[in-house]
Amino acid sequence: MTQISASELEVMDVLWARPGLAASDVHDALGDGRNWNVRTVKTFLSRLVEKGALTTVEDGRRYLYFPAIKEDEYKAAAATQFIDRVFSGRAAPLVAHLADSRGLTREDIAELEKLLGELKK
Amino acid sequence: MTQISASELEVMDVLWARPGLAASDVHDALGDGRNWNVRTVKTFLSRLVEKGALTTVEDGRRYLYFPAIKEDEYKAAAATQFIDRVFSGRAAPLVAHLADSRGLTREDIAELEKLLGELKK
DNA sequence: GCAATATGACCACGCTTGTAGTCACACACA
DNA sequence: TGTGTGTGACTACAAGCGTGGTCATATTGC
Repeated sequence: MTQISASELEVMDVLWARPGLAASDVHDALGDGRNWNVRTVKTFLSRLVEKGALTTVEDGRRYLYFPAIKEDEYKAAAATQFIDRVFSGRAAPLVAHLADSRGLTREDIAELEKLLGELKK
Repeated sequence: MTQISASELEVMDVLWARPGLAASDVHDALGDGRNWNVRTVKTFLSRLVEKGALTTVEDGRRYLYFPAIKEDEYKAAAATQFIDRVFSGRAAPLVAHLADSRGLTREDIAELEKLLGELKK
């Protein structure tokens, strides 16, 4: 599976949240902040279809786009890959770094503790 | 600061571990697995210098390469950026995903618990 | 019915990345 | 003293990415 770029991932996020949108809807949903031209969004959509990350269903003379890969699976794989690349596969140092750089809020810490509690079982 | 690519990061890792190597030493250190031509390694070194990630010290008619950015700082920033990109800035889901995909060993879990204990103070 | 508009298909273009090749020169060994 | 070898500087080149233009056509609003 070819890589999904950062921009393409933003498009995937929209469609994971609301599958079955048409190109212009995706464009609208991205709206604020991302000032992409509709055509730019369409390019991303086409490339994602080529890459097998989206499938299309014809709807008159336009397409509706649906994720072809599961969000959870993709993100789990991305996380593993990132950790392999940057932290030699060790997850703990990553969390330590996040803590350092204020990436972790008090709620995050609580959530992580709960998670770890469950994992131990 | 321009992005450091995955390949370039491998070169940085070598020099973070042993600063002050010459190009051919870096090539040797990468050795196994990475079957890069020396010239390829030199390209990465030059690009990293351009990008401000390495500095050089002349040593006769060759250069010795030194990291110009700190490993910890770079990796913390990379982690934050990755989480922003993929997990909308929330760290806890990342750890959950790692757990799912067996990215966490029993030792990782223990280490993380210790870490969280310290963080709470 | 015709003009503005939306849509997908295809094209463009500069930048980055992975992967080296070429060149000119300095040193080392025979 | 001549030849191979290592070095940095510069060059190459295809694929991927960000960004959007063009074109032909279908649709919709007047």
